[in-house]
Amino acid sequence: MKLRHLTFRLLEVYVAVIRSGSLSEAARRLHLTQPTISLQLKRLSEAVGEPLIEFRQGHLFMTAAGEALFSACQDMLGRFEELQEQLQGLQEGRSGHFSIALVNTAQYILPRLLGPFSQAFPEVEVTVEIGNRAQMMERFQRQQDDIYIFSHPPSLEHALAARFLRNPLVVIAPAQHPLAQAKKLPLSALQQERFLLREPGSATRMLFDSWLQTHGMTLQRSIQMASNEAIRVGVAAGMGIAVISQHALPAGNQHLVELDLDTPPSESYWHFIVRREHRLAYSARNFLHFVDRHLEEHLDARYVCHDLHELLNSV
Amino acid sequence: MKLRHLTFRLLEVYVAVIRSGSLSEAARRLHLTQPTISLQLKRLSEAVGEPLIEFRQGHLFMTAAGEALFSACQDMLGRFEELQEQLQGLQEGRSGHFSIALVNTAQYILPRLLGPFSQAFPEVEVTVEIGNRAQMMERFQRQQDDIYIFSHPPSLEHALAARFLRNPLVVIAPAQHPLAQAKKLPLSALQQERFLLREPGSATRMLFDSWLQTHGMTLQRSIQMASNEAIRVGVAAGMGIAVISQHALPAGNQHLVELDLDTPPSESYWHFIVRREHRLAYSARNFLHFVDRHLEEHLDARYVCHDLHELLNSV
DNA sequence: CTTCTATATTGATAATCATCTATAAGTATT
DNA sequence: AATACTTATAGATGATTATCAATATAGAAG
Repeated sequence: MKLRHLTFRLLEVYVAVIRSGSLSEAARRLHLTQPTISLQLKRLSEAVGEPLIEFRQGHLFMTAAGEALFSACQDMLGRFEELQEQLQGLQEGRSGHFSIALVNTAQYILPRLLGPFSQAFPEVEVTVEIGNRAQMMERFQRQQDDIYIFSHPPSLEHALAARFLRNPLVVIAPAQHPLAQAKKLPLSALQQERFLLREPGSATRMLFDSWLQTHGMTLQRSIQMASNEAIRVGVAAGMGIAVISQHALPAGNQHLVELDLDTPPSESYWHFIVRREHRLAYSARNFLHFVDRHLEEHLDARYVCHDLHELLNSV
Repeated sequence: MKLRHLTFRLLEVYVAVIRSGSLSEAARRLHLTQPTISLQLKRLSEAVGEPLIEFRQGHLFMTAAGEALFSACQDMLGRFEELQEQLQGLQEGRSGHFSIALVNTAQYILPRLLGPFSQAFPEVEVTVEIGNRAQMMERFQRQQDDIYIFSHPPSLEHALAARFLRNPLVVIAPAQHPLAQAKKLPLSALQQERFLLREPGSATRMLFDSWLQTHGMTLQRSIQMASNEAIRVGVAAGMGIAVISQHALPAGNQHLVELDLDTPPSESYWHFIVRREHRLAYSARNFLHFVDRHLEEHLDARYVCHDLHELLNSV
């Protein structure tokens, strides 16, 4: 038995013949002529090296070899269909895997999108990479992930970016802070405060620095901390005040207050970023589509932006 | 994904590539050139409609689609090998099915051959048809079975016959019969006995009748019974005497004696018979081979004939 | 015995394929 | 940069295939 030239088509023909119990009927079903079926069958039989069917009393019967083949055909074609199903799932993004890399602060947002997505598409596996901006930039350079989330997108030469959420910054202070209840504070009022800062290079820090600069201020005292958590806890404990993303601020924290400034820190936007040349995994694409459809549903509608459409069209 | 022209060969190539992790290496293993592999892979990828592999850091990786395909390939090729194994089993007669039809008396012999055969080839299914000569002749005419066992083979025009065992006939009487101990009895001494006979048409009856005829005898009294069992029991119970195949006579029956005649009934032979045109099932052929090899082992060596060889050569 | 229907065969054609050699182009290791 | 791998592409060839229309043949039904 030489498998070499056995084609799935041939097996399909055979199965059709057996199922319909007649060559002509099979021909009709497959939209072929009867001689074609006859020939195919002959070829198949030659490949197997045994007669497969025989006619007795005008009816078609399988030989033992024919039955073995038929059973094998069903199994193999069944597995083949399963494969097709699987591939289709991949192409429609219903299954598969993608990875998404985000800077620390974004981890307060992404789960609200990823959670519902995973429920809707349980077959999709997602790897989430989290780190500071420098680390994520490195991953971006190396093209290690399908999707990135930055608030300040890197050079758009090799990437496409789409805003999806405003990223308002707020100044937080401990609840007992003397200025806690003040209104329309001038920035200068904070000159003497001790600031808890994210590391240089982080988006929040970059925004903060430029905010200071536009107001011609320099800090007297500051402490650098690598995580929003640490800063939040630090502020609550009275170590100082800080500027952080509003999203990193859980609602109803009794130990913290937002200071009301006359010129609040300028805000930025969260972006989805994909590499231009890296063909987006179907599942990743599907995720972005999902996000585009359900942004308002899962995130604060006041801050939502709808730029994803364009990105999805050009990928 | 168009399955039409997907050939098993192509899947084999793909599996070889993945297993070896390199096109060139796969080419070497399959005794092909590298460009061939490259092209095949391209074709396969086109058929699937997705890239299957990609190279990163000089190493080959599968895409998600590639992995799905690979897994499917393994399954399908595995099933294919199983089929090949099955077909080979059929061709060697190690598996499959055949039917053997025999007249009643042969059922005392066949199990001794069929038992060991079934042990040696547990995968072979055998259907045993048993009936009187008329019934078996009808089956023979209709070509319903692979092998027949007759003591008088039917017309050899459409069949081949091979003797494999002598079929000696004996005259049995109840143990208390007045002639039980007599030596060299003339046939005429039995003239007045009541004979228990098999039905006309049965081989035993035919032999018996011709035996009588050659001695110019006619029976005074007889009773017809359709089975050897019934006759044996009948004789033991004193209903009369009978001529039966020695094989139908269990050794050491206290209630029966064999009469010692000066001219014993002529004996016949058991034959295997196969139809000339009907291609013998591999398993049936294998059975005959088995029998040919193990005749002495399982049957009384004194009665064995070795004609099977010729039959097997000409089928 | 004829008629129908089903299968087998023949002959032809265009497409596809497997496979080769030769060559280009891309990487990784000196 | 050079070398020694790799993979990719091009062009050629002979084999194989799928497919058809037309026709022959066999088996069943009337």
